[in-house]
Formats: sequence, C-alpha cells, structure tokens
Amino acid sequence: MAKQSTKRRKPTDSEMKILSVLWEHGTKMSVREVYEHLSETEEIGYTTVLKFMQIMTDKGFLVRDSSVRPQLFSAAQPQKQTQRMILSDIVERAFSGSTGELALQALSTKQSTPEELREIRALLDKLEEDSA
Amino acid sequence: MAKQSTKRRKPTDSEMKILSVLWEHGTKMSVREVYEHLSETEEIGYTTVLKFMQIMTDKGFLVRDSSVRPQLFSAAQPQKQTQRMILSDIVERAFSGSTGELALQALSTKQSTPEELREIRALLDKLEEDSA
DNA sequence: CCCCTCTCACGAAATATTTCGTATAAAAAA
DNA sequence: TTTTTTATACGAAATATTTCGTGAGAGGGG
Repeated sequence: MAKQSTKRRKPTDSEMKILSVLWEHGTKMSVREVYEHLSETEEIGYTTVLKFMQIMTDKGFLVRDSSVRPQLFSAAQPQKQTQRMILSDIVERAFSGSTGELALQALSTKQSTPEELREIRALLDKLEEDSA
Repeated sequence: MAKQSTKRRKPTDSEMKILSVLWEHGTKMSVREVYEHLSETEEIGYTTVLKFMQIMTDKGFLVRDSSVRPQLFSAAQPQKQTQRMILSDIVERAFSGSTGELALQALSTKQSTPEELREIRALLDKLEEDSA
C-alpha cells in the first residue's frame, strides 16, 4: 500500500486546486497569478503556492518556462486526460469497476443542464449503436 | 488547506479498500476475514489491517461490535452514501461542478454493460420529464 | 492448571502532504 | 547606483497516512 515515486500518481486534493486554476485560465500563469486566484476562496500563503508548484513540477504535473521572469507554469496534461485518470481510479476504488453505476449515481445526485443531458443521450445512442 | 479532524472527511485510498471488502461481503467481519480478503491482492500485514480498522472506527467510518470475540466490524455508512460523497467531491475538485461532464467522460472512457446503459437512459427520461 | 495460538491495544518508525520562514537573487524604482 | 520590492530556492516544522512490532490477554487442548 506504499506510494511509489517512480509510478505516475494522481494529484492530491491541493494539487488539483492549482491544476484547476491553470486549466480554467487556459494559458501559462505565474505563481502570483495562481496565488491570487486561490486567495479568493482559500486562506493560503504565497510561498505555500510556490512550493506546491515547485513540487508539482518535480512530479511532472506542471511544466515550467524559466526563460521569462517571473517564471510561467502550465499544466503538463490536458484537463480531460487527468479527469479520465481520476475517474478510472474512482471507478475501481469506489464503484467496483462499474462505470455505469458511477454515471447513474452522478446523474441521480445532482442536477445537470438540459444541454448536458442531451449530450449524454447522444452518447448513449452512439454506444448502443456500436455494440449492435 | 489543512485537514480537520472535527469535520467529516472522506476515506483515504487505503480505507476505501477496507470499506469495499465490508460492503461486498455484506455482513459484519472480523479483522482476520478482512485481512484474508485483502491478502488475495495486496501485500499487507495483519496488524496493519487491524490498525486501519481501529483508526477507521475512531474516525467513524466503521462500527465495532465488541460483544463477541473476535470483534466484528461493519461499515458505518451504506456504500451508496459514501459513493455520493466521493462523487460530489470529485465533481467539485476535478469537473468544475459539472456532473454531466463527469458522466459524459465516464461513459465515453470505459465500456458499460447494455443493462447499465438502459438504466441510464431510463434515468435520463425521468430527469427530462421532471424538468419539463 | 500450563502452553500455544489468536486477538487486540498501543507505540512508534517511515513516508507523504501541507504549510511557511528565511536567505538569496533579480528586477524595478528612486 | 542604491534602495525597495518581487521572485525563487531551500529547509524544515506540523500534520496525516501507512506500516509494523511488541506485549498483554483470552480461549482452548491436554
């Protein structure tokens, strides 16, 4: 049950918060910019954010551009890819491998937009068509 | 970003493994039984499992029946409730609050059974009906 | 009753995560 | 160019998680 540094691990909760800011913003950001975004909702120090971002760079979650000052960081993986990784992790750990069960639970718990419901229906059509 | 002991926290990855065994088994289990299940797939010591279960009892994740020997443990919360908690956590942390996006990602990533797809479709029908 | 095995509580080491402080370097302002 | 501000690296404390070892007890067979 030990965690390995060699193998690709999923980001921690705190790391996810930083990644979310980067993904939402879309482009490279300085530590200060990330810090300011997080400060809106969190009580957190500047050097704490800096340290996280340094660690995340070591872990390969962020990419750093040191050619400019201040340095700029961006997420190493696209949001979707990380979401997929987290999902398959959860599916295994909490849903006994059943993706459908997860989707059911998700949809029945919290309201989605009509737009999303339409998309899901379209996806279902495609999936059932493929399996036919 | 500090973790609080007072507030209800979600189980760690290791704790989830133990909960999964309990849920799957359905009824109360001794430490040894849980240990034997985990041993099938994990390299882990008996006292490690014991310690986890003691900690989880303190945290309120497990309920202990000390009236018998060996003591028997069961999950304090039903599986669905924990799944819901984990899902809403993930939705916030990784999907910017969009449940629909999570469902889409999940379904498009990994194959679900036709049975599950039918269930999801039925749920969609109900959801759209409600909002109409 | 005595010994052997299994159970359980407890302590504590090893590792991972979260959080800053401080010291140095670079840039900007004066 | 000196001073002030900002950025960065680094170390390390505080907390949380994972992992066992040890030692006291409980139960059963002889």
